Amino acid sequence: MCYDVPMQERTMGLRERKKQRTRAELTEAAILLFTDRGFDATTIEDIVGEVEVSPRTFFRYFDSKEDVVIGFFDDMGVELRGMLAARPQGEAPFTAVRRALGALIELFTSEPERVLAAKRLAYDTPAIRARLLDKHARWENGVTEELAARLGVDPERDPRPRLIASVALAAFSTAVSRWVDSGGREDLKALLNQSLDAVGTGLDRTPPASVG
Amino acid sequence: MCYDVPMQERTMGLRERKKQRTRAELTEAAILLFTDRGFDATTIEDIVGEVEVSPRTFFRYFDSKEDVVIGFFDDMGVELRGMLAARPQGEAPFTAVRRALGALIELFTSEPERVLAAKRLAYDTPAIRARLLDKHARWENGVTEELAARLGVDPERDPRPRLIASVALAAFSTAVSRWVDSGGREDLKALLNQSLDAVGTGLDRTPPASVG
DNA sequence: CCGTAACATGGCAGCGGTTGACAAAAGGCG
DNA sequence: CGCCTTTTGTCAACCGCTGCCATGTTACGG
Repeated sequence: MCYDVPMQERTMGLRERKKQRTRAELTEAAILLFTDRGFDATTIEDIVGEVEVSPRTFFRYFDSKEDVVIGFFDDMGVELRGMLAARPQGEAPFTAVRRALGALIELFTSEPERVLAAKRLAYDTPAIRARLLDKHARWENGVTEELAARLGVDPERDPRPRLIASVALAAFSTAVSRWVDSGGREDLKALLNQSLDAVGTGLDRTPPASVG
Repeated sequence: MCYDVPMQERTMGLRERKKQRTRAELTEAAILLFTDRGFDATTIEDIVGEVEVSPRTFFRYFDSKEDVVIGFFDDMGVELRGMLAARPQGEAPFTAVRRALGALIELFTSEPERVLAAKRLAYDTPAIRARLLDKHARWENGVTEELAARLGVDPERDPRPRLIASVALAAFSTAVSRWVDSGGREDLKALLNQSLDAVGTGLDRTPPASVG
């Protein structure tokens, strides 16, 4: 985690500004090196060499080498859950999740470069992929709990919350995959709607999707 | 990986037998220690100490510390894909996957202790959980490709194969989670059917599942 | 302006996982 | 028994990561 909330106060002291700068420089250098010569082939020394900072300092900013890449996705889980909690009570659960996913879409598309770089790294780096999947699983747990609360059931005994959560996120995942494959050119929101529609109406009844 | 297919020939020489024995002893010792004192608190030296083997040898049998736990799940991916390929062409895709998942069920329930131990370790060990999720993702890719072939479409352009795969596996996952939570006592096949039914017919229409 | 407290950094030493290289032992076989 | 192949042990090294302590830098009250 390395909780370093930027403290959006004005008059943010020199100290704070310096820290943010270092962190930004480290991330940039790291991602550059990673995408250039590969994650595994890049050592911590390589990274800190670019920023002229000690290796020890690197680990004061990031819990691990992977964190540089995936730290970006940290807040999204709470964001998603928050959005879900904000949906009106009467809404059908799957629909509520669908609406909540809109928030994630916005976060993804607000910094496409960042997301695309991370996903691309995930593609051929097991360590990154694993971390991302784990994050994804956490989101699912959050959504599951929220849905359980909303339905007033125990998520350990009633399968529906987890089921809805995992299916909705699977649809999300699928949409994002396709978005990444398109290099970020296609409309993520449209892709997501397409996936969710297919899932929401029963899979063997999925109409031939118009894709081409 | 560390492909060590046991070579089911009879007259398997002493050499081969010894290897299998060492491997078995290592896995047993490792899992015991892991579940006892925790994965991170267990060092490679601890493990090899029990079996009286050098640390170097450990890494000749397993690619990593995690592999001792998850190596067991290695073949399941190909198994699943094979089962799917064997389904008749006319079958609706989601239904075909459902049938194929039966094979996994059998593997899971054939050695429940092993699976339960692995899942329990995954629960509180990020490293293991990550590896398992990655394996799961690979299964999904396999199913996706197979479905795409079966539908005669390009999985990069048509979302349906991936969607069906991820949703079906999400249902599988949910069922397994519940099975693990029950300590392996509930009927995994029934749980799976329940999940798949709910998913196959559209989620907001899911009837209040009878659980209690 | 200064002194001090609070905090950020650097350096170091160390642990543990992982790998390569080479030499020693042990099984397979004539 | 000897030779060949495979497996094992030893050793050295790299790298990610952490704790500890010293040093430097910023914040702040007098």
